[in-house]
Amino acid sequence: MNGEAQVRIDLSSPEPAYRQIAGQVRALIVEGALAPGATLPAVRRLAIDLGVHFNTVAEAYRQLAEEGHIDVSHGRVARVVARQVPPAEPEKVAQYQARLRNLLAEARSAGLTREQFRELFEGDEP
Amino acid sequence: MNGEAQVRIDLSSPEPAYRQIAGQVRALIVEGALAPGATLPAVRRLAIDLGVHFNTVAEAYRQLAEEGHIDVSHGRVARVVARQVPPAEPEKVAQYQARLRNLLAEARSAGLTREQFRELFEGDEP
Amino acid sequence: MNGEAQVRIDLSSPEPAYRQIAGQVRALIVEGALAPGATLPAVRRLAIDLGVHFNTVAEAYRQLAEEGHIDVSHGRVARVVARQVPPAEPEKVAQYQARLRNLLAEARSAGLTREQFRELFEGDEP
Amino acid sequence: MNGEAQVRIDLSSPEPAYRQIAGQVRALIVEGALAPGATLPAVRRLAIDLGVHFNTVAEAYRQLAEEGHIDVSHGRVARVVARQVPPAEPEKVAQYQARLRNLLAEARSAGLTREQFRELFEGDEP
DNA sequence: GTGGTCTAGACCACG
DNA sequence: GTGGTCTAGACCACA
Repeated sequence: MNGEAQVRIDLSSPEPAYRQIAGQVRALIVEGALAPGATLPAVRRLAIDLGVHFNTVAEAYRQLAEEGHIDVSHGRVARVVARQVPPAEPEKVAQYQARLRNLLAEARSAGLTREQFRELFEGDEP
Repeated sequence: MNGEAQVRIDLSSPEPAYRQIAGQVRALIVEGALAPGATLPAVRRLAIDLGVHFNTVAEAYRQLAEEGHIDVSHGRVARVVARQVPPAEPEKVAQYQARLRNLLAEARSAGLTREQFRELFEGDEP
Repeated sequence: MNGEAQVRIDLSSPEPAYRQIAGQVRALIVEGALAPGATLPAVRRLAIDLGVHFNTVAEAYRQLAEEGHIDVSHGRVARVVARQVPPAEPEKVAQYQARLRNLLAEARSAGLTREQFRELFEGDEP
Repeated sequence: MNGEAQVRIDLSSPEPAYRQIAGQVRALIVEGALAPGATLPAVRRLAIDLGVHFNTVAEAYRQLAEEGHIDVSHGRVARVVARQVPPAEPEKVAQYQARLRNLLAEARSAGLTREQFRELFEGDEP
């Protein structure tokens, strides 16, 4: 998976590394780039590739496992799981609306126009 | 500003409270809901309204002041500043693309469809 | 909470320490010994009391937080949350039946009679 | 023995596979479903039936042999042994009480009522 | 003050 | 080989 360097982290970001890793792997899964059954790199392997401690990667994998995205068990390689997403509760939707709105505001105060931001979204087809 | 409860925070979110506050106030400014010259609520007042420690609100205001969105130097009231937004550097744009992508992935894994997510964006006209 | 030493762990058990801690605190909550709103000991405090590293306690708290039993956020003390338990799915019930059956079998092979085991259950009224 | 699929394991459980297998076979022996002298399935056979590596089954058998429940010394087939159970030490009893209590707490936090849990126990007559 | 994150590395458990 | 757990302790973030 990461021979092509599909995961990149920024240690200077306020976002913790383990959550960046989880977020990017989650994105690959949700977008279908990592299909059900696909194997993930070993935690120690990916850790070396990313230049972090293996515990950091393990933490990311653990979070994905809790969400049901991947299956990790003792002694076995981590694998993507075929998962059915439950329908989103309205409460969740509102929460994401707030988060999207905040992200947009932050982007605009960093100099992006609303149009630029929309293009980021449109140009991101899976 | 907050008589109409335009700011709401979710303490159970992984996003720290002070950044939620800053993000939402920043959104109001960037969208024009808070015009240059407008006064912001007093730190202690907003803190009470939101049910957080006033240090938390102060931290949010401090960040907005650092970004140049508000001015807190004249006496006690914070005022919105007319600010020039510099054009976004390509590096910044890429960073926001990554963040948007992660947010979308998280939303989708929480049950939102891509279409639902887009609607969140479209339905958020300033 | 732990002035009365309500939590005890056995490091020689195959059960990891953090899961023992989580299990016992969960028991106190479910049984009502720790009511909603009650504060839990600070992770570093409980760690000292139990003779483990604070990371171990933090791991237990994190698990309880994920389950929705407690509320932990940055800078705040951990508190028990008023939680509504969703109805148990049949699949879950079967899983616990298997686990109970295994525990009983293990107990019997360790010398407990079936009757002794039942008394353990009956004598454990909250 | 396993033509009737009396043993089932759940790979997603935190309980390791080998211990699940040992636990369930032990249950069958203690409950009398597998009488002294009965033969157990070959390691490789059961491994195939359960979809696990045969080392996993071998580990389970090894543990049962160590406990004195089965005998693997005569040739290749494992046989159930007539065994004297020593009376349980009070320390052991307390240990099982703790484990039962934790299991109950976990079950209740998963949505089972205390009554449902008791029924699991009652409905499990050998 | 509180909890969160990360590194470092030992040692274990599992398959 | 794989992942899991724990310790040790630094340093950060938050209220």
